Amino acid sequence: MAHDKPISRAVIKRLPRYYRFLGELLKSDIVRISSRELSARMGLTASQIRQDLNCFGGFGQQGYGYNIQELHEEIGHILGLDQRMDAILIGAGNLGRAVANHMDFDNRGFHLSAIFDENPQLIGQRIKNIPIEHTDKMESFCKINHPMVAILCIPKTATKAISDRLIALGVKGFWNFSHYDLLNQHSGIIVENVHMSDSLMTLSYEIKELLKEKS
Amino acid sequence: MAHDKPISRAVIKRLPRYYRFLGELLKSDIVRISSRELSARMGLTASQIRQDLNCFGGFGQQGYGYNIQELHEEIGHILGLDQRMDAILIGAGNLGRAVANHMDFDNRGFHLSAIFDENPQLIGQRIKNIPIEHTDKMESFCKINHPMVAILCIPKTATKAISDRLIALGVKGFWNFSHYDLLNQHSGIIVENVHMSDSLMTLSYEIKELLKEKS
DNA sequence: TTTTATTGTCAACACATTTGAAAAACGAAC
DNA sequence: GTTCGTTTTTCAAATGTGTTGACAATAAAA
Repeated sequence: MAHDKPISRAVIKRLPRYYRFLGELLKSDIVRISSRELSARMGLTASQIRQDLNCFGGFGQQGYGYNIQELHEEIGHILGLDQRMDAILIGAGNLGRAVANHMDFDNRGFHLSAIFDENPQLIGQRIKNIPIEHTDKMESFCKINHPMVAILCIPKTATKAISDRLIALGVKGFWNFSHYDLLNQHSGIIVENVHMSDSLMTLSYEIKELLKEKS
Repeated sequence: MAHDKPISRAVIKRLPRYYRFLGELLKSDIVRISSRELSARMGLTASQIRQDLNCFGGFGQQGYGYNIQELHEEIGHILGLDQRMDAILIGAGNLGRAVANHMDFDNRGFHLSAIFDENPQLIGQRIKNIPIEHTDKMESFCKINHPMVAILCIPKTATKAISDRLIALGVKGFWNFSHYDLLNQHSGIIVENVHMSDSLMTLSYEIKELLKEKS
């Protein structure tokens, strides 16, 4: 059932979206769904769905389709959402607070266990009942708790130094919202750069093109 | 100089990153850069950079490289960052406030001109000196100001209804942070879904894989 | 004028997506 | 209970797209 072929990055990037749609379907009373039906709802081709899901072994049944609950659980498992890795947040400004409050870490495979900031005024405040500590405390915290992931909501000038400290402390993954490009050049370190700005610029380009077409 | 070949989406997605790196280089005293040098800094191949930039015409010079300032400006222009399209924000909760405060709209081709929310307690408060108005006022505002883009930081249950209203009012682009998948099925409408959750799940998968390799 | 550096471009390659044919499972009819 | 047609997956092959490597052309430097 579990194939050993390396799964392409393109497929992995689509899995969360499948997971989301299947989660919605779970709330309805529909039990099964065909690739064709799902493709119509998601706006992609049925063959792509079939091929994607097949990378992980056949969850579907001919003449029946896919069982929604089973498929949802299986994708969740593939993504590792059923694990519970400790994550820490660095930077409790506007963005950090929004991320901490807005994201459902516990249903995404993570548990937010500490928050750090450099601003003395913020120390002691609580977000989601987690106290904000000074970044000086990062070392002592990590040596005891060994968080796997750090969420970086800090200015780009601070990013390099902070990430180096955290790598030395055994942090393996970064969810990076800062405008600094963390390259995953260190082997054994995973970086997911978010870069909302880039997404906004892409939108700018596309709207410009749209208006150009019309004229 | 301006080729008419359709530019692939993959190239467009890379442009903001080039723009960012070139912006950093501008601050140094370096005037020119070769594709090889830039590729080393950005962690990709030199030939990809040359091919990407060539889509828009030859900005480089053999034996010299690329002039950083010229290239930076040119990419900014291609992305449309020198335009100033009106954008409105819907939803002034945690996330909406963070987006409004954190993003540098004016250097990304947009101008944030109004903020709407349904929560009566927020009405009248100001973010970046823009007053929060009730969503009831969207219609009258749009009929006068014709904003081109809407930024959606609202619950997924509200997304469909709000976006339909805005499309009817002439909004052409959506920067969608809600967990609802806006498909750009309406022709003439551009949607950029952000989905931070998806990015977090991808990170979860990759860390899981990393840990698996080691064992 | 020669040498060196570096682009622009094209062809080969790798990767991703789509198509098509075959096999499997379901459900209805007998 | 068996058969048959339909649905739908699975697997393999073909197409399409994106990336990389090689090299001729060209500009700068010496």
